[in-house]
Amino acid sequence: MSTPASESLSAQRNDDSFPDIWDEIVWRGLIHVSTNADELKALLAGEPITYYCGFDPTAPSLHLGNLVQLLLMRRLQLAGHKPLGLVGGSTGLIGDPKPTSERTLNEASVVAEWVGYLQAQVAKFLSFEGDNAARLVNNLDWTAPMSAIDFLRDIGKHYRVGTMLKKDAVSTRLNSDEGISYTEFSYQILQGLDFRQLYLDHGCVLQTGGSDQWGNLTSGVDLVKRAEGATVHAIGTPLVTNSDGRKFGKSEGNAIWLDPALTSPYAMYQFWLNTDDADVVDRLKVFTFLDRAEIERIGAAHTAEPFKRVGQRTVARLVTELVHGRAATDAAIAATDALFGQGDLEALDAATLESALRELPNTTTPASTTVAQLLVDTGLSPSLGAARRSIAEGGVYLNNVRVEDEASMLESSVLDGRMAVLRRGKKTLAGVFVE
RNA sequence: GGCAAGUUACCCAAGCGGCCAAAGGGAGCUGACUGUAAAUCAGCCGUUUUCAACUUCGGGGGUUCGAAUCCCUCACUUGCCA
Repeated sequence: MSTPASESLSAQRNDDSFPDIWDEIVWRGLIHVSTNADELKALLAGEPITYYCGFDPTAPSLHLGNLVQLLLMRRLQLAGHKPLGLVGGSTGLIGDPKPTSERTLNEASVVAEWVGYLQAQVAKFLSFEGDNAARLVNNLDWTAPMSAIDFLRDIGKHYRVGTMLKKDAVSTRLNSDEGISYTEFSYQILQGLDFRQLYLDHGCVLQTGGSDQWGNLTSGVDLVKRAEGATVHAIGTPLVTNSDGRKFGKSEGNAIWLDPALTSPYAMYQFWLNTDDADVVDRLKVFTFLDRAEIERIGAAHTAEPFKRVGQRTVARLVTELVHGRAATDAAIAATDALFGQGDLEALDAATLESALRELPNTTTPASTTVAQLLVDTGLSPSLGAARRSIAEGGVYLNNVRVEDEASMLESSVLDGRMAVLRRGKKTLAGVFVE
């Protein structure tokens, strides 16, 4: 059910009003840290180079945070450079040190399965045609055959423990009462090893990644310098944050996934539609291919009439389209219009209503089901107790009518004899079909 | 290997034999206001058949009328010493 994003690939282009790609990605706010900026600017303005970015299979899908990296890769490709999309079949078996806690190791077979899913997702955002066609690589290919002795002699000898201990990811954990295992401590070496391998095999001279990976990025830069005597580069993108301090890319505590089976196109569209006013322009810069003039125009329009949410609508449509394609986005927008439109639900024709409800989490039950049970069945509430609580708080609506009695049945309000719109709070919706 | 401290609900963190389903903070949810914003104020925030019952305080075992609180043991973490 995944829709290829490639339909929009050919329409993407960089903004030629910038003197070079470096200036554009700086303007878009994509550079938080980097190796020597002047050298990088010159490098990117010159002959095509090969660069890479890695994604570890720690989940069955990439999420919005990863999309930042994917789009940076695409922008560099549009500037003529050759991308290597690395999915970490081996690094995913180890796991990079999270600041809070040691990771639980996933089964090798599970990780292998996830590698396949992530490769397919990465491939959707890059072009595999032309002189600078993208390539997918998997670090398991070169780490699996390596013996522990080779690893220690050929790679380990280049690493100083003092340096490794100073990396933020490691020191944070060492200073916490959680500590760190040798396994996760070694992660930076594995990632460094990747950069060296890609340098040797493909002449790769640049790695991009999130700034929280900076220690791992420099690990590779340092290794190539020590082992091969060559200077290579790294770019760390800023962590995308919300102006209100909440974590970006989470909706009700859940990550926004790129896989439509995990996060529906409707949910993705809604997530972007709810972008904070203060964040809209930044999001347009990072997540769309609109040029500077267009983004400035939208920003001005948005400032003049923020209640129209032009910025939110634009970013929501473009990003959902980028990830899920045109058809799925149109359906998400149609559902949004139907469900949040000013008109009465009764005024909607049955077909429109039904397709809108299909976009939502939905369930099919007998008419005698209680509203509390419906909240649980549709996933709007985690438990019956929580569902009753929500009703008692006056936060549950059936077809836009507040449910007053927690013993209410579905049959008290049904549209067109067979469906209903269930809502918790202002904007959490689900569809109900009478069987 | 030895010694010491620690492991509490999504996260941080109190509790140190009954008044503990467990303080406080954060996150999250709902209401009012609104633009399906932000800020603010208020309420909620283990499960359930909710005037009550049930399952929780690293795992297992024990003492006791009664344990998150005491004892034993296992696992893990941190620090110091070897």
